[in-house]
Amino acid sequence: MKNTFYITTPIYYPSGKFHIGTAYTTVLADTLKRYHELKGEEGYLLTGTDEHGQKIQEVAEKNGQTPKEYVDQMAEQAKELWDKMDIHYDDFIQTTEKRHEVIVQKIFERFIEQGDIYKGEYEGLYCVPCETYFTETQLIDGKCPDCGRDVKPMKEEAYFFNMKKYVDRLLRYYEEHPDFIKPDFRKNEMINNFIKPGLEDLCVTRTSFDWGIKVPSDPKHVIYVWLDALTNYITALGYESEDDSLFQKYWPANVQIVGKDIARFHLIYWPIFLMALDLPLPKTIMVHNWIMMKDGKMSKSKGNVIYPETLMERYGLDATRYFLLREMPVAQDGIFSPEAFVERYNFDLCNDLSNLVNRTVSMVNKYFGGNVSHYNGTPNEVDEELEKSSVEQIQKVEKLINNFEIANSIQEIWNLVSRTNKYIDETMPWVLAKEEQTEKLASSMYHLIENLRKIAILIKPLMNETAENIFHQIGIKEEALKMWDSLSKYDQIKGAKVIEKGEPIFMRLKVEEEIDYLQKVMKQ
RNA sequence: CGCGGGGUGGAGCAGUUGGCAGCUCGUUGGGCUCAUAACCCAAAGGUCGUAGGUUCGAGUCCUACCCCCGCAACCA
Repeated sequence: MKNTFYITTPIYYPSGKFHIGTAYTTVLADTLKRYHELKGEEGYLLTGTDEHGQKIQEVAEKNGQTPKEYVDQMAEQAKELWDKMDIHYDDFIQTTEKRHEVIVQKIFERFIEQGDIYKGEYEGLYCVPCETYFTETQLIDGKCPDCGRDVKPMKEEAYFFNMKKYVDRLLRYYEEHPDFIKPDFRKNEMINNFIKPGLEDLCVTRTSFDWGIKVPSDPKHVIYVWLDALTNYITALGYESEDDSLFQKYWPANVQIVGKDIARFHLIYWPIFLMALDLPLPKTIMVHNWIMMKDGKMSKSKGNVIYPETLMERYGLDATRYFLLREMPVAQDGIFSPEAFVERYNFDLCNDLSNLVNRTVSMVNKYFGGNVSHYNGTPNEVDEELEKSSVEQIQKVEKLINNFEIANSIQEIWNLVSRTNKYIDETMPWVLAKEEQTEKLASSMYHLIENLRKIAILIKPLMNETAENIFHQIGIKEEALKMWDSLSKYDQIKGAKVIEKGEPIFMRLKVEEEIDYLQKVMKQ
């Protein structure tokens, strides 16, 4: 059994500023990686930018830059954003890097040799300003569906990948690997929409522009986006290069995360390319939906665009990460609204979590001078019941994460937070103190601290800073007590001392004020 | 008849193989005082899109219809 965990985000197309959807995907990947690392696995997270194609060429020109200057600067922007968001990526690949380009060329030539790629003619209706071919069914009133202008029939010489050859193998693979595609309905979508009607061969080159990787044996052709972009997942690991140790170590990927817009390419073409290369397929490709606004897609003209920086700068990184993953169910579109953001912040983070830490620390100080007593078993049913339900709760969380249901898993973590808040009312420590029932009081405090420790571990992949803050406040210093496998034990804390004065992790926001603020920023 | 997802208390959602309709927020009432006007408990509120059908019993199965939303091939 490999003890590695290789996870990838798509490489993002840097034609504009990185938006919150991109941040969502990346945070999701980062959180999954950290979760596996917390379990003692060796994680490896790859992200990057997809830098070829016409649009890039155009945008660069508009900016008075060379394409390479432009994409390098965009890659820096992406890295800056990921650093700000504390994304622990292990590699950042740009498709304009030599290490990628030479291998793509090698792969392309191999496909020609194998007979997987052949030369043909691409015919279609072309929209010149959009630089895009459309099929008849895609047109709206006979015009370009994107810009509404006229299209004209064009054809050009192009290379095609023989997809048909692999269709049966692909279907069989789907069949035999039920975990390959998550969520499940995406598989049917692929089969019904693309495969059943007869999968067409994929055009893999263009001659209409030249900002791309050239076909070595026929340099007027540029390798078109998908063969170029998809292969980043293996070229970044050094596949077919002088040093392929990373590839040997990490491939096949454990999870590849993609947005629903590029599902088709990752669920059909990518596996087929891998089959043609005679490589194992990733264990799971997870397709997530989008972040929407109340009035539909985010768009500048609607004045409803929200950038990750906006949220982070005002509310902090952890709150931003929390909201993204908590509010976005993977299989459905999630909705961003200022109201929802502020509510989650106040209810979940302030009232439930932060306040629980605060009141606990305060009580341990008040009743035991800050010292957390050693575990003395469960002197009453209430304590026993807490332990039992907490352990069950943790199992639920783990099961959901393993199935990539992150939003649900966070919900279950918060059920544990609520359960722990309830425990305070059940044990009524202030009464125990008054009645000098020291043993029970000590047990109550111990269980509170212990549950906070567990909660901190559970949220650590998602909100590292907050988790560490909790550990600090409740006096947990040993690294072993911060690891995932310590979750099942209840008697591990010895000689912890809470800090003298609790520090609120999150302070309540003024609802009206913040909603106004967010609405204003979104309109800018 | 292209394919798929969905229509459940004021809002947003869960509802596994059919068996007393749940959760979060909101509302109302109560409790507590360790804490950040927080926390805990309770109550009100639903003909589960419409119309039929199967069944002792259907949100859950079948049929028809209405509405919403994705996908529909080279568009990151």
